[in-house]
Amino acid sequence: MPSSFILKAATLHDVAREAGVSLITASRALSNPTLVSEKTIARVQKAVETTGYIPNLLAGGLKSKRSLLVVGLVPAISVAQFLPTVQALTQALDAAGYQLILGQTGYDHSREEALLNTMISRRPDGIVVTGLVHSDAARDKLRRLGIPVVETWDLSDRPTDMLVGFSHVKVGGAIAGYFLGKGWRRLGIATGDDHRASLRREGFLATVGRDVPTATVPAPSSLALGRRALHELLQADPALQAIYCSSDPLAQGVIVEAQARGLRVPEDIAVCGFGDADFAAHMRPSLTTVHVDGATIGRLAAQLIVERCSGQTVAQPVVDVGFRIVERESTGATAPPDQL
Amino acid sequence: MPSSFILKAATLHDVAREAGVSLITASRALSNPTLVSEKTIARVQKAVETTGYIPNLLAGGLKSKRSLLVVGLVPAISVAQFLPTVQALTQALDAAGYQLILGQTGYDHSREEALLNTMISRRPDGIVVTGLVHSDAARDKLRRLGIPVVETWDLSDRPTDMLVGFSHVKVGGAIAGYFLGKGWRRLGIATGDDHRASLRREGFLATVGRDVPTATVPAPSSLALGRRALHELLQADPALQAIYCSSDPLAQGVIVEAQARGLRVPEDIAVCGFGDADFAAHMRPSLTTVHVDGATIGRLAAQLIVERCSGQTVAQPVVDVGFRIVERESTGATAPPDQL
DNA sequence: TCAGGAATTGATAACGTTGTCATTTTTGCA
DNA sequence: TGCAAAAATGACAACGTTATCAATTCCTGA
Repeated sequence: MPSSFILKAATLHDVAREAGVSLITASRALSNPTLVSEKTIARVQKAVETTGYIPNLLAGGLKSKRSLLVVGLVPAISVAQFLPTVQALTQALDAAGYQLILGQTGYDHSREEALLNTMISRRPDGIVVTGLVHSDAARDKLRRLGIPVVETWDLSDRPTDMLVGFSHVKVGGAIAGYFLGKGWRRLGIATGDDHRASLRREGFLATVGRDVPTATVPAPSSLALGRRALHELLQADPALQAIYCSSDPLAQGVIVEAQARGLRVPEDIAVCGFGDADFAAHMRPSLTTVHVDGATIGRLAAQLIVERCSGQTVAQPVVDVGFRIVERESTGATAPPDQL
Repeated sequence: MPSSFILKAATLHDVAREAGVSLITASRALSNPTLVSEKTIARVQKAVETTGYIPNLLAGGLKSKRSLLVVGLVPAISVAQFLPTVQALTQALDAAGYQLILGQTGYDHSREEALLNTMISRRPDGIVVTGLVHSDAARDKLRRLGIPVVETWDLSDRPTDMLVGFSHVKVGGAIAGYFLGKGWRRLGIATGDDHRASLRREGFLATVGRDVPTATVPAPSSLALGRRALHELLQADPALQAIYCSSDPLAQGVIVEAQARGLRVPEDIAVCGFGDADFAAHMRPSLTTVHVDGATIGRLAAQLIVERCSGQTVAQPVVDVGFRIVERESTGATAPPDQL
């Protein structure tokens, strides 16, 4: 019967009375202690303990217009790719006293504005989006409301506000260049159908200079979809030499399927993924992929929001964190000695 | 120069004036429309559009004592195991008008109470914890405050409040029973050092009736740690017949390492994981593992919170969702024809 | 036609905190 | 010692909404 004994939670009034100071002095002792004498601070802190006071951030946020809340928007929580970003974001925000509210946009953009409205009703101090804000209406609204926004995992000529990302077009181009440099000419693409994967494909094709067989799978991609993708690609060209996959799970699926068909990787067919998932280095063959520092993206995004909220002018509101191709066995790199 | 044009956001006052009704009628038209005539609702809704009104849930929550906020506590966001739960939880809550605030407890319990205090200051309408609330102080505080709590992914004789989970001891016992039924006697365990994994190990040992070689790796476990774990286990017993791993990534690592050493799975050594990660069915060999319906856990947790918040008496506050062993190639199941 | 109740609308006062401005106390220095 | 300035504290109102209670309007049926 837990509900039989619910006490009314202590308020700052109770703390002030207990400490023998005025309400507002108690408030300052907790949130602006430089204005209060040490003696008083100690008394208030003691009163906090005896009363079991826990601040009410709904009330505080309402009056001060600082909710200490940041909204994080991801396509789907189950996409492992963004996990390091979300994790670092949560951690960095927590360290600065902010909490993260999570929202799932899904991969179609229709829900974007409704979701944004829902989130804005919390009066967040900032919004971090994986990807760009797509609808013009949403972008305008965010600007008009003056909410700090960080778009991530992408680049844009005209970001909504701040941005931490990298060029997917360049990623695609770099992979194509890498393949061509190896002398491979019969190329294929296995790609998810989301916006950023499409940009990478465009970059890939621009560098190759022609179209190549492409298997498109619905986002979010997975190992299972990778197996199906290879099936499709080999029907289009049974003698493919190298395949770029838009995610590591997809690449893993392509490799598993290749092996199931008796194809050797990389001798018969080379494979490159994207994301440098934790398993990529430890598969057999280990997976050549594109490393993006997702944790840094999250950390920087948090930093930008916090800086902006503290009234500072943000020196560098657009950050390109870059990327790098990590060459491993799946494209013919010699295996380094196992490190155990 | 986005900040040059920040408009004061419209309030319900503005909406009421625009619609020609009183403040409180506007409020009711939006949050309790059964009390308001259709004509008035239409007028208010139109006024909402022309003013661009977005409700302020800080103010609403403060007065109504319903924040529409639910706190979700996970050991770490990057643990893929809980992703389906968090995803389903977010979705189900969103459908009911609630949002999720995410908190990371880490795998040590020392931060639990501080984190809980931080979260309580948001006055959430409910808290969903993966695992149990460990500290007695925290449990008491939650009960005293009357915040609905759902503990998940575990069972307990004395849950804090509500619970959706299953018995890890039984899981361990079931795996041991499965191994013994196959006639395997030289068994090993590769396990993370978190609480629930320890329970599974205990259940495993209780069924086996004796201690078995165990490689313990720090949580969160990973493919890389699995490779190292097999290394350790083979030093303890070079002729192991079957290994239970406390997570699928760990099992994947064990298999990769086994293959790297020229050991055939399952002929030379059988492997069973836990979690039924998305890749488990599609590896080669496919991975025998324990399936737990994480999405259902999330959905049910949301349902319990929402029910409780709407004043209903929850019929079944403790739910055992069970588990099942999924037998695949890594313990000798015949491969089903590839489904493409 | 009118009483009685239902449906609809409104006025007022909070919810718990912090911004603003005013007041008191203490300190430093002539 | 006295006086200005600084430090510390306080009173009050307000943030934007909803709960509560009160008033008004609209129906229904005798």
